[in-house]
Amino acid sequence: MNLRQLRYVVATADHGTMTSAAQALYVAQPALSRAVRELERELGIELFARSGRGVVLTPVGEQVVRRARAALEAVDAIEALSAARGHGQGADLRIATTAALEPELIGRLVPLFARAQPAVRIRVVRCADRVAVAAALRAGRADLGLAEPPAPADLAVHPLTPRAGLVHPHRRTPPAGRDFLAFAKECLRESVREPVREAPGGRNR
Amino acid sequence: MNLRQLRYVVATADHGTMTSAAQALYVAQPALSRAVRELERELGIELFARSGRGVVLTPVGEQVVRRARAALEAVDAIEALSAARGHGQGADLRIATTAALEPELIGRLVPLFARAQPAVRIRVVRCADRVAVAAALRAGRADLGLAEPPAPADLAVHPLTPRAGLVHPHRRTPPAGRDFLAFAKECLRESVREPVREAPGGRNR
DNA sequence: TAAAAATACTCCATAGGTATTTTAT
DNA sequence: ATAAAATACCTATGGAGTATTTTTA
Repeated sequence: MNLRQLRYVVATADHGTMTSAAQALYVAQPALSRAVRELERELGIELFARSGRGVVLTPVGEQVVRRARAALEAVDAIEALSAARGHGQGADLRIATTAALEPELIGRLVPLFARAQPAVRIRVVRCADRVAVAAALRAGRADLGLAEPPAPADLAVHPLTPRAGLVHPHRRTPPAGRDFLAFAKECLRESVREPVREAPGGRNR
Repeated sequence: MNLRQLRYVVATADHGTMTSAAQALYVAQPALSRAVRELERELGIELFARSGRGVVLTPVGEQVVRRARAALEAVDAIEALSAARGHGQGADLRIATTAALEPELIGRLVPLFARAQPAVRIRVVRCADRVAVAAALRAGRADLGLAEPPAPADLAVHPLTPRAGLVHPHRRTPPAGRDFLAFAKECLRESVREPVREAPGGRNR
């Protein structure tokens, strides 16, 4: 069992469909499908009932999801501790973004963040597409990326909207990047709130 | 961040020493050391103060450990759900063990378990050493193994004593195996209870 | 100087992606 | 017929191990 599997299971339960959960998490559908099945095999428990038009949580599955949420909440709290540190000291933050997503970035998140954290100097690195964003991150030409799914496996992903998420190299993110990330999530949380359940079949939970 | 890192951090906090934590978890010391450092880098937080004779939790580290315990508790609850299922139906369980550890196995765990779960038929597969145990598990000649550390990375490990732990292939464990595992842990928990803190420098938490 | 942590290096399992097939509505 | 899930296959990366070096009490 690992956190990734728990996240996938929770997302699947929330979306009612593995495909839409995968989109929201910026991973390919087979990756999510496999991860969920592996957890089921590992636990020897059927978490979802498959039905060709989506999945439904089994009773045991609900129990598991409840506890998974608790675990993920604790983990998020740890990440919040990390974000809390690093405020205040002036820092540079280079954000790579695709051409399609740049308006959204420039128009909304950056100005808002700039007002909230004036000490952080932001530079936007414009890229052609999500592949170029990933390349910029790997090459160290950017600290954070805004790109559409799916994200390559070597980057950590923080979904923002159904078609845009913040990505960064797994271990290397500057403090300012964490702050921006937390800020962006908060912004989206306020404006979207319950974006979940957009799946066709409204039968789960 | 992943569950393994959280387990390592908690164990290190409990033991006061990475070396002894690694022994208890049946992993090599460098593996644990690296995992902890990577988490620290990922979070941008110093969890432990190194001192050449052990490590001490920093104040932030204590916060992290508190939340890590919460996350791991939820995860254990999920595994408990898994163990709960599968009682009752008759099953076979093949346990591979090293020559050195067989007396302990035969003499204590198996008879106790047999009384608790009469429906499970246990067969002991005797092996020369921990490598042979691992081979038996990989080849499917056994469901569960009892061996001394360290365990190869492709096997899941459940430490029992400082020099013996139950191992099994990561995803494939029959229900009876889970039950035996939970039972063995419970046995040891009763007899050892707070085996932690055996590390030299008694300064942590 | 002795014990613990960190580094170097190699290997394999795991997780991801793309492409494709199966299933159920 | 169509949408979702599962399977096949390949690749890359993360994490483990052994061996060794560095550090500090």
